[in-house]
Amino acid sequence: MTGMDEDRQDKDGAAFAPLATGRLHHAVAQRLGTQIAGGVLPVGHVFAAEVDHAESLGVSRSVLREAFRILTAKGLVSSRPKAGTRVNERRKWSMLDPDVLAWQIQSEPSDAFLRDLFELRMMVEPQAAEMAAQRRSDEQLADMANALDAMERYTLATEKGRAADQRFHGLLMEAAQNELLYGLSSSIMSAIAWTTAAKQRVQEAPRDPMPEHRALYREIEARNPRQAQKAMRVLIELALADMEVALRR
Amino acid sequence: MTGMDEDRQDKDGAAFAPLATGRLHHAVAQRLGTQIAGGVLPVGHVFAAEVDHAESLGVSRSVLREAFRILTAKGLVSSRPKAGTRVNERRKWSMLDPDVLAWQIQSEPSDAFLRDLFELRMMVEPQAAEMAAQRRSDEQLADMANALDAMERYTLATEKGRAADQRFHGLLMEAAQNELLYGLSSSIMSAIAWTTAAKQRVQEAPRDPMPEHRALYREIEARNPRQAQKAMRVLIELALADMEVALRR
DNA sequence: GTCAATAAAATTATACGATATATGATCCGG
DNA sequence: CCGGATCATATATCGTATAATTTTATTGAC
Repeated sequence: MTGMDEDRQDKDGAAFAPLATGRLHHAVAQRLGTQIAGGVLPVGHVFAAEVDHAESLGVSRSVLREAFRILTAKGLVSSRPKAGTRVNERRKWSMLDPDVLAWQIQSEPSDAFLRDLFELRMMVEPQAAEMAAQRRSDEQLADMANALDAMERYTLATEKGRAADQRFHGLLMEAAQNELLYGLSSSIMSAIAWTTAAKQRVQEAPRDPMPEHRALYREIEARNPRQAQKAMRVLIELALADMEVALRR
Repeated sequence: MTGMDEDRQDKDGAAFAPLATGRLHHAVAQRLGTQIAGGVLPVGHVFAAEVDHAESLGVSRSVLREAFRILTAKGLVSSRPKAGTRVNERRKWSMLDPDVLAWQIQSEPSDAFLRDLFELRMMVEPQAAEMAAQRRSDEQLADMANALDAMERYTLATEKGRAADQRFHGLLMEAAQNELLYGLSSSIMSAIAWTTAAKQRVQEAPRDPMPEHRALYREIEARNPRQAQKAMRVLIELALADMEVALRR
């Protein structure tokens, strides 16, 4: 590369996170996206002109522009000649995009956001469990059992345990046989994964999540839609309670 | 611009849609996104190297790259040095992204997709109506009434009428007081708008959609959650029936 | 012959500079 | 005070050069 100093820093000399790994445009998009979703860059904020902004970030204009395209694709910003690039109103944000969800959760999510999130889960996932109980294949059931075993063996304190938890929920959504539902739920789950890790760090003795998971599994195994729905409802309520303890401790 | 022929065409001389209006990177993203969502470019497809691909599209490499960043942000493709840019498996697509939804609907949507879509609507929107009936403000109610009046006055055969229909549903979701729900429903509605226009073109005497809309409105006005939920259910069922008639005529 | 380390090649990733285009702002005449 | 022409400015697009990364091929040792 031509004239790029290895530790990117702005004109004032304030160095920022390395952005070392991965693609630069992705890192910049993530950086700006987090600031937008977290309210550091408020709605209506107009960014500096691309040339200046790129220089202050220590990246090329191409990289900044590609980052803006990513944010535009997620509805966070919009650009127009002469007017510049500005942060869109929340109404235009792709709220269900996995990144937009994750960026919001990372930055001290508001009570309203968490309320909305769990309200949506409560609207969708019990019905999804109902459908999974009706439509699941034996193979999916076996995979779910394996995921639960792994989850119990490694616990949510480990990365592998949390991965197993997500795999279980993913399999459940897959069993519901609805691609859109799967997309919705995987967005939500990947966002929630952030908080699950946080819960483990904060709580000294986190509640054992296995009972409600096993209960849900049994109803799906028994092809009992009504009870599967109720079991999922219980599971989400417990997850919400855990999160409230973890966040407002 | 330096050396750009006005009618973009590939090396074989096969001219394609002007892409005249709007931003070029957006047009290219839309073009490729439609082809991906429509299955013309199948999962696993590897695009030509950027330099060649850009030339064959008649755009600069920057434009093509920015288009790829948009598609990447929506999960449709992923790029790696040496390996190239390829179409992701459907599991990775952001199925609830408004564009991804619209691109799928534009290209002869599969029965499975429409089934999934209306199944999701049926899962979410009745509950949303229930919440709207509980939480709506008088002002929102008045706006909804205005939207319905406009919808009746202009009918769904006109652009203004369809806009009023979308406004009504948007207001309803807004009244439900859940930003995530609003995002979900506006994605779905904007995608469905495409088919609403198509229905009007195809059916010589489309069914009058006002009765079920008025019925839904009355229940929200009366703050009757249970009945609002049922009314929404009826509305969606009718919309589904209309669509089936329009598509499989 | 197999496998691991190494070298090579191809493609994206990044940087930089120049020009075109669109749009908001300004100025001016009525 | 308003409408239209003009201007200024930021994005949009183009083009080229170089760096970094990853796959693939090659080589060498055992």
